[in-house]
Amino acid sequence: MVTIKDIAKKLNLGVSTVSMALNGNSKIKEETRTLVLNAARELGYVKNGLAVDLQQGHSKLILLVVEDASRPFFSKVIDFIQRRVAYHNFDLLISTTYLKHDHTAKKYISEHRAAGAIIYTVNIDDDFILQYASPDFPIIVMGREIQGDYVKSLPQFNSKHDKSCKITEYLLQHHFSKIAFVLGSLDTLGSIRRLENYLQSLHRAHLDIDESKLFYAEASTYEAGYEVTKTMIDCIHQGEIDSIIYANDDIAIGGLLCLTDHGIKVPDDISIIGGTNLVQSKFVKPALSTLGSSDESLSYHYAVDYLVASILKQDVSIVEQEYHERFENHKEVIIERETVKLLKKGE
Amino acid sequence: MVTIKDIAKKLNLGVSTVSMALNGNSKIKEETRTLVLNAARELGYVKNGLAVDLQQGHSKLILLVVEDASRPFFSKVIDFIQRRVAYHNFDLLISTTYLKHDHTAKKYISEHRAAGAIIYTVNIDDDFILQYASPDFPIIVMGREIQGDYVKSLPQFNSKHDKSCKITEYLLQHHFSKIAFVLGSLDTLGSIRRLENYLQSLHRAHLDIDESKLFYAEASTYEAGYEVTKTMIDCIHQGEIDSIIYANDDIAIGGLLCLTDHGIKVPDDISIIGGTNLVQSKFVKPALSTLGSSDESLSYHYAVDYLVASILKQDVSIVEQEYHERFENHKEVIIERETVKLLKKGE
DNA sequence: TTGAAAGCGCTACCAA
DNA sequence: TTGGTAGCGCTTTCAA
Repeated sequence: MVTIKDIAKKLNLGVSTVSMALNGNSKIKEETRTLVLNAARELGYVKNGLAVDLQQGHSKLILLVVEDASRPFFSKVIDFIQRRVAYHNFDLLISTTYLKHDHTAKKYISEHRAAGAIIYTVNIDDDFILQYASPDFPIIVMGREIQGDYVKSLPQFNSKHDKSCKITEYLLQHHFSKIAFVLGSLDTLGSIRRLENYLQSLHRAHLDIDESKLFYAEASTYEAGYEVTKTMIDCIHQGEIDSIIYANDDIAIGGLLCLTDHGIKVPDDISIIGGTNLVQSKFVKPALSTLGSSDESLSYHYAVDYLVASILKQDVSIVEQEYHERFENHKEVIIERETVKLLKKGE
Repeated sequence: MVTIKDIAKKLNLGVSTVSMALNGNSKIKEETRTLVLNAARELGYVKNGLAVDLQQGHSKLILLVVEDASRPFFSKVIDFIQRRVAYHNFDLLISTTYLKHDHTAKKYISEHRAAGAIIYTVNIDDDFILQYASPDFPIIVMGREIQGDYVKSLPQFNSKHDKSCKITEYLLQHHFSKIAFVLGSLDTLGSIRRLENYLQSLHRAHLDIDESKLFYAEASTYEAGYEVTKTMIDCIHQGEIDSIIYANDDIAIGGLLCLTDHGIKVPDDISIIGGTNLVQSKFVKPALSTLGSSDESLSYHYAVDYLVASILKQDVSIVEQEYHERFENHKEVIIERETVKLLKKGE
């Protein structure tokens, strides 16, 4: 391995001179700089980034830990976060905890091999996060709530303002009354919020809450959506259910296929609606009606900005303030496509 | 930041003792070990992984660089590689070069912040790879061919044995004659191989090669597949095309939707076939016929095993030998689903 | 069983 | 403009 020492020796220069030359320090004569650069090329020198970070005492690496890169939902997450991180001139590396492969993620968090992390998976538990979050290593958690120093949970969205989307109301308005709800395996904030909304809305509409209309998918995947929907086929045939709310689009797409496979026509026989707008959702037949956001990048930008500010030991309240308004104005919106049967007035 | 020095000072021990205790070295009395462990906990010590790697002179990190995590195809790639890397007790971190965000990937490669890399994107060019591949940093390239020291291109599969799948033959056998071919934007080995097969097969069948039946998708995404297919609608209506081969499933799925949107029935009006079996492909309607592999994990395992051997400076020919047979036996297989109209004999 | 010291490759301070 | 040197946090001889 070639180091600056080797270059220094070859050129009869000091290591500090070489270092400065390599980094384009203006104190170094242009002439020697060229000399150093040439020697570096000749010797095949490559900078050792580890040594740099160690000496500087900090890195610019943000670690993003997601559940499962093969789940379409996370593709979107990665995309938004990736761009925002680049905007701050930080680096982003991704680790997945699919099938409990948490070794790398845990190692990089517990050994402070990054400047901070964004965690969007349930496979890294609360205790672990609480233990390792520190001023030197702030952590942002998405999709669930954790209370602790140096840990920030996102998004809280409008939980207290109750502006959250009335997906159940929407179905109620369109004269559905036998509404089933399918929860994804991950108890993420979004799913929970939607479930609460479901329960409350039924209650307000003076409809009984029927536990037999609550279903649980094993995971938030197409396959799990397909499987859980299989168990609903009988109820549907017996007319016990006239519509289904899926907590997210991943399971909704699987469910849609299952229904089709069993000869159940969507939306004629039953209406369904998803929960997190995915690119894929408009590519299924019939196109999936679902829930979108008026400002999709919002919470991801907030997460990154907040993390970067924490890493830089800046005042995070400035970030909070900046996003306050955007959060106030944020709305979840129904994306009407083809899986909900809209009755005309009076029909 | 708490370091072993702080622990040593607090306990009136030497740093080396603390280091050894922390690492469970048997030379250290169990008593002092407990002492050290407790002090570490109290002080909130966390190991600095960078310092460890710097001192050891090597890391166990493999960097996987992919084009675009939101492309379903790569979900599969990540999955296979992830598992194999874990099997070797190495760490895997992923970087995406979506929208030319190559900064992180290039930094981690050029500054040797990992032990080696697997590159599956066209956004890191040949020169760059050739420049930084070295005994200290072996690189595996997938999906395209690069010649150079310390760079290994995968998979070559059976290119010379010509066992590669006869997808065109398959269509020909089923009495299609006006076959269009849609190339993905990425000139990956797979697409090229399939295109070559297309050209050769037509030639062997004494059919003219009609350049107006060759189409190019802007990218390998659903959207691009949709767009390119739009430009084919007229030809289809005029009966100039009776079937389409898409180089991969991503564009095929987009294309399928486009056809449906334009009132063209698949497979009644036209037959289509994809190129890389995706989970999603069986979830579209009609389910996409496509190309699968008799041993899907093959090239990914090979890539990882080869890279690990290179990093460990072991003899890679052992790995090569190990996989030789598997490659010999490997076949691409047609997965018959619902998008190709199979005529009965004599029909 | 413990500890002093060297050194991984680099940057930055302070002299020269 | 340059260079000697200290030191980032850690591991690992080699002595004690």
